[in-house]
Amino acid sequence: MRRAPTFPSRVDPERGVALAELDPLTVTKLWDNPCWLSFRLNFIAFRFNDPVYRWIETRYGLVRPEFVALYAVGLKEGVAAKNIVASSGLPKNTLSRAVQKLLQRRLLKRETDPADLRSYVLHLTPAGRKIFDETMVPMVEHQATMLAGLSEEEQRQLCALMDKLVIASPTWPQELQS
Amino acid sequence: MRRAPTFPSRVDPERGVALAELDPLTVTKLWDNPCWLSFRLNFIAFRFNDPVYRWIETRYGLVRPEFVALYAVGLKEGVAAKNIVASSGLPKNTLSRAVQKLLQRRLLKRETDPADLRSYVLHLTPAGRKIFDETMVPMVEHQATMLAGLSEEEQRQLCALMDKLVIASPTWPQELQS
DNA sequence: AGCGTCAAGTTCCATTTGGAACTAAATCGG
DNA sequence: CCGATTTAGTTCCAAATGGAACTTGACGCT
Repeated sequence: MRRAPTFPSRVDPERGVALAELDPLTVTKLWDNPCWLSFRLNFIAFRFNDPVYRWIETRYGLVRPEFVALYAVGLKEGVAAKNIVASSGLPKNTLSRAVQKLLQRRLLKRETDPADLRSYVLHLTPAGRKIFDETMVPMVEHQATMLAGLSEEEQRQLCALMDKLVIASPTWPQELQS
Repeated sequence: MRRAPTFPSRVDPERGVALAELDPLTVTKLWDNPCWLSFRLNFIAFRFNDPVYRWIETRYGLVRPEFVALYAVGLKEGVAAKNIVASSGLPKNTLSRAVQKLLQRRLLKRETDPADLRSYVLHLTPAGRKIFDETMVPMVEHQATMLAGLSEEEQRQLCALMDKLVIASPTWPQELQS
């Protein structure tokens, strides 16, 4: 019987087979760790991010902050660098450089926001849009691969649970006390 | 009605209140993004990691790779640097430096592994154990805060679903094709 | 045993990162 | 409206990062 999630169970013996390829310390971090949530989040996110960013860098020569910016503009044309900063957690000088590089490479264009002359509005060029579209395909495929072990119903549940967490996130502290 | 998780629904109007504090681009990334899984994972993980690492750095002067190493040894005494590398995704030279720093600060001690003279076995000193123990408290609290919006049953579900993903992870590709 | 390959950890050094100071524009308060 | 404060984005530079080469030991294979 599974313990409450705040006290994750030790790994069941029959799991051993599937886990043969994980480092023993990884197994401990995943199943014998009071902070199970963060480690599992980081683990799964890493297994998504790492292949994706390596693929994009080798294929397009875009490093991570550059792709973060490109992807953000692709999702929502007309955003400003400040939005990408707020939504990515990257420092603003790193994003400033990423945007410069993308402008140089003519993957992005920008014009000053008439409503706020300090700010620039960003758009993809056709070349930028092409990369965005091409990139989306393997990303969505990789996501599907990762979710393939869950049933439709389970995928829906996972989506809903993460939804709830995200909705609640504005109430979480930004700083730890004490 | 919620769409299938592989096609995440646009944000419902009534969510607007709770979402007031999220940047509009963040909202797009979360709810109008074919790669909903990775963005939600990264978002929630960031909201855990960022306060924790900042707290640890200001309180103990340990930077991220140093704390990764300390935490790993705290969870499982006797691991080697290679295990921390495998379980964290950090490059091995970064971890080598982190371990050096922790040895200097007498938070870690190490002895050569009699079974493999290339390798070292790591242990926490009492000072290192003290930091580990002290750190665990706010980390677990922060996790509890983040999960507080879910019922016991939902927490159990989330734990189980992430379990399934992690178990399946050895079958996921390490490289993207094409 | 002896040689070639591989693995753990370290060192080197060019590149990236990110805090802090800066510029210019917006917004707030009276 | 006029100074004081905030905000968007850039620049500067010390520090961190990470690929690649290196050292030393392990593990084939014949």
